Amino acid sequence: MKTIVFLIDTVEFAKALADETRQKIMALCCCQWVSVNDIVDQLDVAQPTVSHHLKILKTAGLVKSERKGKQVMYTIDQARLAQGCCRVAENFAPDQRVELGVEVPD
Amino acid sequence: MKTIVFLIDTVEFAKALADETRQKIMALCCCQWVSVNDIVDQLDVAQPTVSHHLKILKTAGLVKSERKGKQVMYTIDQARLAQGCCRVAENFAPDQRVELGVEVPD
DNA sequence: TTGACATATCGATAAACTTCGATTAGAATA
DNA sequence: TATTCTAATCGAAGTTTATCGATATGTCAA
Repeated sequence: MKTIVFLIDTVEFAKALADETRQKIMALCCCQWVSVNDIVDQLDVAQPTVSHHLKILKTAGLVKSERKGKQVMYTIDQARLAQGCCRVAENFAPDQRVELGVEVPD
Repeated sequence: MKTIVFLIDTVEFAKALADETRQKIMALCCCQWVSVNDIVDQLDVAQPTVSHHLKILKTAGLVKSERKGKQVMYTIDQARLAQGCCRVAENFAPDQRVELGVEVPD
C-alpha cells in the first residue's frame, strides 16, 4: 500500500495566516460551521472580500467547506492547522518539544 | 513579584514567517549563530535585502542578535518561535492537542 | 420558469511588501 | 587617523495583496 503524505508548505501556510481579516474569519469559523453571510454580518468587510479570503484559506487547506442549500458553510480544518503549526516548529525550533498529541478514547 | 507575559501577536508572527526568503534565512540561522554575510553568501539575495528581512524577524521576536566584533550574529529564538506556533494552534485548533513540552533534565 | 437569496468571480484602485543600488554608520586594524 | 570590513539605512522600482462595486453563477421556492 502506498501512503501519500501531504506535507504542508510552510510558506503558503504562513501566508494564509498572515492577515488580520483572515485571522478574524478563522476565529469565527473555529469549532463551528458558519456561512459567508454570517462572517460578513460579524465583520466590517464586504462580501466579496470575505469570499476572497475564504478562497485563500481553503486553497491553503486551513478551512473546509460544504454547501448546505443556498449557503456554503465553512469551518477550520483543525487537524491541518495543527499540522502546519507543528511543521513550522519542527523546521525552525527543533530543540523545543512541540508535539501534536493524539486523542485517546476514554 | 510581578510576572510579565508577552503574548505573541499571531498576525505579526505569521507575517514574519510569510515569505520564502525569510524562511530560507531562518533555516540558515536555526541551531547556530550566523553573520549577515554568511546568509548573503548562501542565498542569492543582496545584502540590504537580508538586513531588511532580519529586521522584520527580529521585530517579531523570531531571531535574536549579538554583535561580535565587526559582525552581527543572528540565531533563531526557538522558544519564542515555538510559543508562536502553539499560540496559533491554541487559537484556531483548540480541539487538537498541540503541546509545548518542557525538557526534563536527566 | 421566474424571482429571491447566497456566494463566487471580475476589474479597478490603493496600500503594503520585496528587492536592490547607493550611501551611511560602526568596529577593528594598520 | 586612515583604511578596510561588516551591517544598517535610504530611496526608488516593481510586484503582490487587500478591498470593493458590479456582475455572474448557483440554489431554492413559488
